[in-house]
Amino acid sequence: MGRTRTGRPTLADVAARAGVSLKTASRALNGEYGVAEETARRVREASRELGFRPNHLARSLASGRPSAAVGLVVSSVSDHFMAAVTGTVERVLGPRDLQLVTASHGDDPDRQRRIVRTLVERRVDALLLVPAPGDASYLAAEIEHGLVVVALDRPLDGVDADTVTVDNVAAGRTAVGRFVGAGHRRIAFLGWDPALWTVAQRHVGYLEALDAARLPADPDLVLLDYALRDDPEAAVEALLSHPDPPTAMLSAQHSAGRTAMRVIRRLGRRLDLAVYDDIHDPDLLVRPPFVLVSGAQRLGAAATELLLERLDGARGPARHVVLPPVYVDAAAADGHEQLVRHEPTDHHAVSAARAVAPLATGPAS
Amino acid sequence: MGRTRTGRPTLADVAARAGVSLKTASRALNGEYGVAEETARRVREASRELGFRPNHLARSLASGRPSAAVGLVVSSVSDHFMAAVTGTVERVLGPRDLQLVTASHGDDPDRQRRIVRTLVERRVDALLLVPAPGDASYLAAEIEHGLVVVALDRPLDGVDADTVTVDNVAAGRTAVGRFVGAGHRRIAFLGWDPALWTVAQRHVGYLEALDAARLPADPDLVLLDYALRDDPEAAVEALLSHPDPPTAMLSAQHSAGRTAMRVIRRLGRRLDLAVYDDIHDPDLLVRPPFVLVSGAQRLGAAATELLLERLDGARGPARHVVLPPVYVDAAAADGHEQLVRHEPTDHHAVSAARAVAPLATGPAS
DNA sequence: CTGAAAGCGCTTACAG
DNA sequence: CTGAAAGCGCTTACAG
Repeated sequence: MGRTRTGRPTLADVAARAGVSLKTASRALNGEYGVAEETARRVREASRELGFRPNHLARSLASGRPSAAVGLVVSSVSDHFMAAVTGTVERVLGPRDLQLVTASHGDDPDRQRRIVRTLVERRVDALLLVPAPGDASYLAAEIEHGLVVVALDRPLDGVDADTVTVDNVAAGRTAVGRFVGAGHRRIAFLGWDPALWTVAQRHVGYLEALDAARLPADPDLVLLDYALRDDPEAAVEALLSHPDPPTAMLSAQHSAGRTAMRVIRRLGRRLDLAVYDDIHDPDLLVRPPFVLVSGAQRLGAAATELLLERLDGARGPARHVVLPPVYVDAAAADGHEQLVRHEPTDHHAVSAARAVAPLATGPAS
Repeated sequence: MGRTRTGRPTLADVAARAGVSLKTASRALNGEYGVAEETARRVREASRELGFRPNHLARSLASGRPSAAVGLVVSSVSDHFMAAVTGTVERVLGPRDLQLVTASHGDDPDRQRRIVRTLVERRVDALLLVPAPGDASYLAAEIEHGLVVVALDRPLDGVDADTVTVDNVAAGRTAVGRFVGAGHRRIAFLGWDPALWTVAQRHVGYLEALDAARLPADPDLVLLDYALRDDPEAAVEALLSHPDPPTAMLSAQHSAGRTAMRVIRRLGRRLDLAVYDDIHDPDLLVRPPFVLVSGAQRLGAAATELLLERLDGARGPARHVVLPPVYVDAAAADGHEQLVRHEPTDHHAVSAARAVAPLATGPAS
């Protein structure tokens, strides 16, 4: 049989079976003009009988058309935030028939570089990137060769590509501002990894808000150290054992919020807590009145839109979209999980609507 | 310039620049034997200067080697369970340098069929599938043509492919059995979509356990209807308003558990609840003593192992791995989230260890 | 309406 | 150690 090495029939096999030339078979199957209906029918039948599946790789090689694949490179595909991003990206990409190739770099710049290389060799048309920390200037050469790159959630170091981020300074500032407004004066900040841009930005906002409120920035109330990852619960517990303990806490990083909640609960403390993105069903938690700052869906959608515009040929300088943070009061969201899980695309309306939601109940003392 | 249409330099460009033949350039860059070191050096330099990236598509076309890509087709990539599966699959695939192409069918059989077709045309070597409901016999032709297919979490209708599932009948049976052991006699069952295999299986287990305990199977205590999705909270509330209300509840489906918790909390009821897979941080919830049946990581890992074996040439009849369910007591998991999120690979040890964990506290009345 | 030729970017035999 | 030829599965011009 004229089967290819991979065991699949080729267009040549179909053509032979239908008794036509290669080109006619190609035309018939691609629905091009200029094929007699009877001929086309014979070709389609041969194709069906053989179980023919056009080789998309060969096709794009021959035609020079783009591969219609987009790479999505994130820190971890299993992370809830990233999963939400992925879902949105897929949905926006869907109508365009673009395939999604995913890979996780685990915040390791070297792994990111290797992933980018692999995806480029596979000739993805575009890369959607939640950048690992560190220099990514090697992307410049790829962009010059036509690769579309859009960064998401964090800026891109060393290249000027399109980015979509959230104003995390404002996110930190507002959370603290609301705590202050509720009467808190001792506000803690939690973040294991200050190398993460989002954490660093939220910390800046935290400091700005304290300063604006003329509150002292007590370093004892700030946990911002990679090393703490070893025993985070002990670190949080130590912080809470401060002689003048915090009455509110801002948790700026994935998992830090959960750790904080566990410790707070175990010690039987009553703190107001603000967390970011990674908390599920906050209204069902032991201590509901959290602030939630979320944005996976908005970020994913906005970044994918930029990407599609570039694929459609948009030129011009890199665009940097900064989205306002969204605040969701977990207590207010009771029975309305969609507020947490599905932020509307019209983020301005949302942030305006939710920004006035009541927050903390004031110091527990 | 000798650039390709896509704006990228080709191997021919590199060869020309290095002043060698195409074949020598190929050999040098692929690290094959029989190239003078000086020649190889010149080629590598030319490659670097040009920013050459070998076209993997052309390479696998020419060499006839597999494309080194695996398709992961799930109901929804943003779903927590699926995200956990994806993460595990990626991790197991990683060392083999297999790329992951993901797509969601949303439990729509037609979409699944279209996705499979697209992935086949892209010549993925294998498909990891969380099957949508309905017939999938069309996969037989692809399998015959060399596609490796492994189903995951649900069986595959119409084809005999490798599958990895959890014994959901046992999962339903055991949850109910434990409720019964704790003194419950009125036990409710929740599941919106009986077309989902996992839900149907858990329902079977539920009925078996009631029967074994000689408890009547009261249809009033079973919510198993697609239509209820419209207003699930009202449906759950109605169930709880039964004159002889349930004291325990088994929630067999994604999101049903959350809904149940919301309603239970809103009504101020005290029910023991068993949920599956989709609950985060159960130890932090208002009413901690849940049973949790989980398995994303085990399922993903086991399925990927089967897939790799097939890619390595394993022949023989389809294998059907059925994993025992894992029970995690949320109260017992307090401070030990890994019990919930990372089930060990040695599931036998786990299920044995956790099966004896204390469950419910008995009827609240 | 149909087809023979050349080529996409690479590799596999086969020679030297 | 190096290279010219043929081919992977398809498409794009170019002819009839």
